[in-house]
Amino acid sequence: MESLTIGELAARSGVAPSALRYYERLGLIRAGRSGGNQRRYERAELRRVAFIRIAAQVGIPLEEIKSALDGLPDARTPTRADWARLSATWRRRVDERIRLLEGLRDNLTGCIGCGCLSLRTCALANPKDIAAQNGSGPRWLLGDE
Amino acid sequence: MESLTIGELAARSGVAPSALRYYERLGLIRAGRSGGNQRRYERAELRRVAFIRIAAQVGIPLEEIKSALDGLPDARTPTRADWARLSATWRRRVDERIRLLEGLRDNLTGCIGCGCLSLRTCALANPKDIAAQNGSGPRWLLGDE
DNA sequence: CGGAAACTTGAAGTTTGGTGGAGGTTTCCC
DNA sequence: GGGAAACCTCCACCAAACTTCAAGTTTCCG
Repeated sequence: MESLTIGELAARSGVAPSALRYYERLGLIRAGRSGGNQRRYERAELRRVAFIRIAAQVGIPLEEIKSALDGLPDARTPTRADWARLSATWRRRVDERIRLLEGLRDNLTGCIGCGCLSLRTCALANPKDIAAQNGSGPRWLLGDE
Repeated sequence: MESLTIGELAARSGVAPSALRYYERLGLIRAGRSGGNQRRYERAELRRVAFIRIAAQVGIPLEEIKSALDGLPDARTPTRADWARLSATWRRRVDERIRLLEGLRDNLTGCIGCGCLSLRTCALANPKDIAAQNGSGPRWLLGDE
């Protein structure tokens, strides 16, 4: 088995054929064609699809995922090093999201629960007037120090 | 300042007034009314909004967030213990998402990058025929052991 | 007390991430 | 080589999560 049909890729990636066609229209994945114009996927596309699914599942929009994937080489099959580079450029972004979730998990009772969003006494929160300079929202959980 | 107007809550939470009205229609937050029928929010709503924003930002649908918030007491202002209980019930869910992101961060080069999605040799991956019994998708990153 | 800024409702519009069906073609297996 | 299963394109539709608009009301500051 050299290449995968759309049904095979769908079965292995857990992504519906319709979604795969949609991803292709957006330029997130690519497919060759059979003599009769049916899509044929290289095995390497499986990695791309897995990447897309996981990133999408944690709320990263497909356009941004596309930008990230655009960093992979166009001509050849991405190597481990290529994926490593992509991983590195996303590290900050992903770390940020992990911090967000850890905040949700660990500080819910501590920080949101204590009311520091509205009071100025919590050690974790900026005083309101300082935090306000950085825009609105739950600053400390969103990554300000 | 006893209660907040919708503009004030918007400024402090980083959520647009239109979104706050939308959340109210969905039953995620509640508001009192002024004599002239304008919304007035208790300070405790700020915590709910922060919770909603963070949860939504990591891809949890508003309906599920609503279910979680429905666990908070209706009659009185939620205490720290109430938030703790909510936090506990969400712990599994949030932990799962953190694992997903850590997988994206740490194992991108190791697991996706090594091609174990398509090959059977990676120690982290189930053999394909066993994984298939659990449905499709990148199983090990999605939480199977 | 006048007027600007902020608020009200309801309905319609937008963006994102897809799904479903019609009408036709290809592939694969016996 | 015949037929079922899988594929093709195009287009319409869907749901979630909001935003925008219109027409009118309230609040607050000087």
